[in-house]
Amino acid sequence: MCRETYNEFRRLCQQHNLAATHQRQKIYEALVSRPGHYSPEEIYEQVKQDLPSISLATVYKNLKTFVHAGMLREVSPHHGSWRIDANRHPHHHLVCTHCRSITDLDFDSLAPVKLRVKLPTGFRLEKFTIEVQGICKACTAAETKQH
Amino acid sequence: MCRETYNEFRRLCQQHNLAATHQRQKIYEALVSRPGHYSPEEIYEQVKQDLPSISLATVYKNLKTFVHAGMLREVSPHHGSWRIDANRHPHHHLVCTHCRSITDLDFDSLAPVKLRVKLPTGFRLEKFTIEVQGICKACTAAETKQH
DNA sequence: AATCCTTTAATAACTATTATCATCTGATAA
DNA sequence: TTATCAGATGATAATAGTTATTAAAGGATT
Ligand SMILES: [Mn+2]
Ligand SMILES: [Mn+2]
Ligand SMILES: [Zn+2]
Ligand SMILES: [Zn+2]
Repeated sequence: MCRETYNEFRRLCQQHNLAATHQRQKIYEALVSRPGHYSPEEIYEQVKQDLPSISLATVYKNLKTFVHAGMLREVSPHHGSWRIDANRHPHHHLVCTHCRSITDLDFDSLAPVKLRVKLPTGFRLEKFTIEVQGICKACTAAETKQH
Repeated sequence: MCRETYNEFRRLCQQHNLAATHQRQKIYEALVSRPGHYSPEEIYEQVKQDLPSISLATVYKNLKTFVHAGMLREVSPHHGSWRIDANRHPHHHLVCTHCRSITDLDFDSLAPVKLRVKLPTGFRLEKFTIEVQGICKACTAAETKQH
């Protein structure tokens, strides 16, 4: 891990009150040192090369910790369960990042996506999908009730 | 199931060479008759009220069949595995609907999303996420090679 | 009604993720 | 430095979600 990345890692851990453990350092490095959108299993395989005795559960736990702290992002807010949509009309979705509820948003509620550049050669465009992410009414209400 | 929905169902089955079974009819109805983005488990619970002996595997198989035929859509192209993104800069994603690979797309490659209406009251907007869906270079190549 | 191919139900198997808990370690202060 | 301890780890059991298998049943076609 380069010095700069290492310092960044220490800083982030301090900022979020996380012990800067060996394991966390390697997990962080595995993600930051190369571009990509890796699965926990892939991170595990990578880290194991340096820390052969690391546990997969440790990888999961720390990825969750990092995401929760905002150090990393998850690509999709609704992996984990398969959801089917019978609405055949083109439309968008409101997605609650808290309870993961999904609500339709009329197609015309958003201006059409405009591409400013050519896509990478070979990529055959099918469609644009927009997700409007935020906290839904129910979750906002539940949140304020607690305080 | 209303007559109209029923006819639509028969038509779609014929069009895709699918036997119009009892089970398929109820599964289709469970999705089409009420708005929502249901999980296989939820569909299963709903259909079981009419067909108590239906198997969960049948629900899964037919949802897959329907999606494959284009009669229904899946909400997210990358359910099933949790993917982490260490790219802290705002950016978009190219997603291959075939192999599910994910590639970064520079934020400025797309014009900013423009909201034309007010969002439902109570929804606290966090951000817009755009996914550019299509077939990636590798998959296109593999596809053409077969013919 | 007879035939054939598809579909189904039941259930085992598998994959991804989370919980549990005894042990260990990084951070802090003496 | 060393002692202390909350928090982190590794091992593994448990759970959730999904897919494979297979014998029996049911649509479609004749
Ligand atoms: Mn929808
Ligand atoms: Mn990305
Ligand atoms: Zn919510
Ligand atoms: Zn692809």
